Amino acid sequence: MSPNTGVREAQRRRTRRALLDAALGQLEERSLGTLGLREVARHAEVTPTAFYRHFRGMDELGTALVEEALASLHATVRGVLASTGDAGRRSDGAVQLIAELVRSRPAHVRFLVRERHGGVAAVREAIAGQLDAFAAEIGAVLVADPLSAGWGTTDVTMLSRLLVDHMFMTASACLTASLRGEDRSPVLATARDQLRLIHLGREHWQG
Amino acid sequence: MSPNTGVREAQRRRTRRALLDAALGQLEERSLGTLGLREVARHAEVTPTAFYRHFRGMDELGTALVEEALASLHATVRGVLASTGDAGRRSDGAVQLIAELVRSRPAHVRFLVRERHGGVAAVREAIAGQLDAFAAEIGAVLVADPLSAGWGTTDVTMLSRLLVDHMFMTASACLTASLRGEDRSPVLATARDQLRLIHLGREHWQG
DNA sequence: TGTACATCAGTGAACGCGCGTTCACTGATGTAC
DNA sequence: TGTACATCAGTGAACGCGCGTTCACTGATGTAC
Repeated sequence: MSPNTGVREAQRRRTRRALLDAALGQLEERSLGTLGLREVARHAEVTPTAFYRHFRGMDELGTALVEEALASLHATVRGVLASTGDAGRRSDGAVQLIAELVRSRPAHVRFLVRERHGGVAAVREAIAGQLDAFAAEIGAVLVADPLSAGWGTTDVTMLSRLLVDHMFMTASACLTASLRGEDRSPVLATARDQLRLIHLGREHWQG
Repeated sequence: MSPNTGVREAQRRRTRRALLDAALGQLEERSLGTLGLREVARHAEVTPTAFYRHFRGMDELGTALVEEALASLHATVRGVLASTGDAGRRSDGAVQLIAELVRSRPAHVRFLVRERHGGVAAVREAIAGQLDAFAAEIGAVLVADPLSAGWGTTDVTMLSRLLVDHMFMTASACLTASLRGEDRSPVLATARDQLRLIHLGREHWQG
């Protein structure tokens, strides 16, 4: 390897990143379906033609964004699952981790919330598939918990999905507060209480 | 009034309806932001120019759709609030009403679910405002319930929002099942159980 | 190290197309007498 | 009832514009000898 080896590759990666970031930037206010190839290229400061060196079209860029966004979400879900303590502590921890995700990757989170029910089928399905996987993962942890003695798989699925959906609700509420420049703490307090109430329900389920 | 009075007005209303229905039809698969004025006019079988006799532009048509969709949602919320019985019965009733709404007005429901976090700010805010109103309405009913003795306003709000969001979750899951041609009953059973679990949590909150 | 050639990320011009919006119009409906 | 005029929902042609996509190209980077 000469000292220059990889200069071309590094430049290529930089342009690709510029395209993804340009798209994410625009997606703060709009949805993927309304985003144009030329528009993304313009904000990334490359010609429209250069776009094709990286993606077949906007759909492929959208799919790439889904993968990025879900990778950061996956880390958060893992973190939530790894948290320990009583129901109150776990609720606090889960909400805290989501708040951190929203702070560190607001554009990714907004993208997921918006496109989860959005107008691009391929993206919608990619997100739905990953959320199913997360629910299954949460389900496995729930089953291992002694609190779930006597729970059927239907019950476990029911609760897993509720928790995943609540995660999205929390992220969305958190984003809205940030966007308006409001204090996020009441939003987080509400989310914590909701999780605690759900855990109370869990303790008394079929009990 | 001559026998012909209102012919013009009736025709006008028919065209307006055709435009709204054409838009709703397209919105099954796409989001509001990607919908073009000419496209809507084409599906409504009028010239693009005729569109302007009814709406200033696509944003105004979007706002009109929000009003229509929220009117049907409002009726459902009222129905849910009016339902009586124990927690189990109320949960069943609430889920049943949502299922009926999805069956009778699938396009309206899909529109609300999609645009709630969608790319058109005016529409997003109109929906958010109405959901706040629904949450307040639910909160008023909760406060009147003897089960809520000792609940603070924060607690009531927390639960109201959880219930409103769950309503959306249920509607969305129901739509997806219908779209795929699957049986909706497992989805409805899950939603019922989730509501029951939430009500269990409610009974033991701060208890 | 130096040279000659290959690769390939990004350029810039060009294309055809559907878009939103405007304009003067048409002709059925409505109204005044 | 009949007539003469006003209203106005919908028409059809025209416009300038940004879009996605194509093409032959440039020149820095990489490679073989």
